[in-house]
Amino acid sequence: MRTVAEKSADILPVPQFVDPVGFASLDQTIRAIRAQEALFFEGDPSTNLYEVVEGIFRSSRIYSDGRRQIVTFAFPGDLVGFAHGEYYRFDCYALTAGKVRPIPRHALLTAVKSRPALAEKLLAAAADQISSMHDLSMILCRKSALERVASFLCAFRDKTGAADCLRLPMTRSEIADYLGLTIETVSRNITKLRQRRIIELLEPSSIRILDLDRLRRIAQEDASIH
Amino acid sequence: MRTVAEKSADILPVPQFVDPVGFASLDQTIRAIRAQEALFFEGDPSTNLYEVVEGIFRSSRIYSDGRRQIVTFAFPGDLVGFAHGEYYRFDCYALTAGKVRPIPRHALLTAVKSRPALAEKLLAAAADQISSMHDLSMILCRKSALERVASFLCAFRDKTGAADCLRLPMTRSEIADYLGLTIETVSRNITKLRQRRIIELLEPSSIRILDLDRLRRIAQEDASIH
DNA sequence: TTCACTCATCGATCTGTGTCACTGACTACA
DNA sequence: TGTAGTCAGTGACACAGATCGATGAGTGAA
Repeated sequence: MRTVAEKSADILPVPQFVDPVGFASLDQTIRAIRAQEALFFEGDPSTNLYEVVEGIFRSSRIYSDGRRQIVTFAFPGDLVGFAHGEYYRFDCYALTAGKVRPIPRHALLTAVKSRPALAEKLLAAAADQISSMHDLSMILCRKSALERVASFLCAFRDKTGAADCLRLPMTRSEIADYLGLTIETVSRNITKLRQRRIIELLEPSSIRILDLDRLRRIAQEDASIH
Repeated sequence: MRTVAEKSADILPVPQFVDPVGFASLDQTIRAIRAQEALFFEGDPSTNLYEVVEGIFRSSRIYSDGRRQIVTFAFPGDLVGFAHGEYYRFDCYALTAGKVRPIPRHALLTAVKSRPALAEKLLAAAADQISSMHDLSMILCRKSALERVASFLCAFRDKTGAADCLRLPMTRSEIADYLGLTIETVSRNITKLRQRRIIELLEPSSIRILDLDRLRRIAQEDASIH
């Protein structure tokens, strides 16, 4: 019998690789990463940044008392390790098997000097990251649990360019640590959306959006103008 | 008789102007801004970004139902309007009278091409912004009200390079909208810190830190390695 | 002076979300 | 098979912080 993951693969889109920053010309090395493998840890010297080529990654940080926050989910085309100074300030793990293109920091600075177009693209990538951090802090600052879950689903849909059937590679616990909630609250609010027939669960990690308009309305998308 | 603000000026440091990104060479125009004046609004075409030369600014966003979030407080040397695309996605107001250096977006892109060192500095500024957004979302994601208030005070102290006597140019309501709390909760937790003799209030907007170590411990600074 | 207004603070009460405990589905492995 | 472990879902209850209401200080205008 086939696994759940194989079944889902039939109906769920695979995030496509793009190269918005144009690193392909900079370095052809590509590194494969297994699911759950760490790309780097908080405190490691930040020798590389990475362009995600395939798969989904998460950046997180853990308090001494065990509280965890997940700061970003990174998709193909995104950069991880970008914001850091001399040392990484976050851990980075692959949620799924994937591929990354490591970009040595020193090579990047050299390349920027000789190729101004690259700088422009990098700045755009940085602006994107700032923008999505703004959205996250908006969620964390003022939204209710139901609004957070709805926002998360909408954003995930938009990011992956998926149709209305989402395969979530992250656990409830990872969603909770991203949205500033507990697993129980995430679970209860997914149930609430299900009961209102806004979404449907094929299995816990496969969600079909039945009513995108209502989902967006709950997510308070009207607050932003984009 | 002198006003409260004048009295505070004797003992409280004025944030110093710095020019980390090196825009002074790009454009010598400086624009003065009155307290409470808006620099730009959400939805305006983002023709300029601004380097703060003097004063303190805030970027905020308002939901249709009236909920507000303040995303950043900007100090001298910081850039505002940087993260935005073609249109500003946030309002920006001066909390105090101040000065800014407007940088036309098109001029910036041209300058980046001819002066790679500028790109490098810009990228560093962007990385800084991402970093401080990470810190904010850490606060909003996992910290208690008391921890948030303590974090805010520590960060304000570090940002302004102040000694242990802070003049807060923002109202309780603005602090609340930054920390994801209500005014009442901010007020109650300031009282709590006062009762524990960790801070002292000269007046509502002038706070003296009596025990920085305990304040930092409450703020959970140990969670980060920087 | 009086009045109107804003801001900070505090008490009483309410409520949304966290905490704790339990159950069932699924997977891996002996 | 059986057993152990992880993950999702759900109910009962607790509690941190929101909400509502009131007070006092400061400020500006008439």
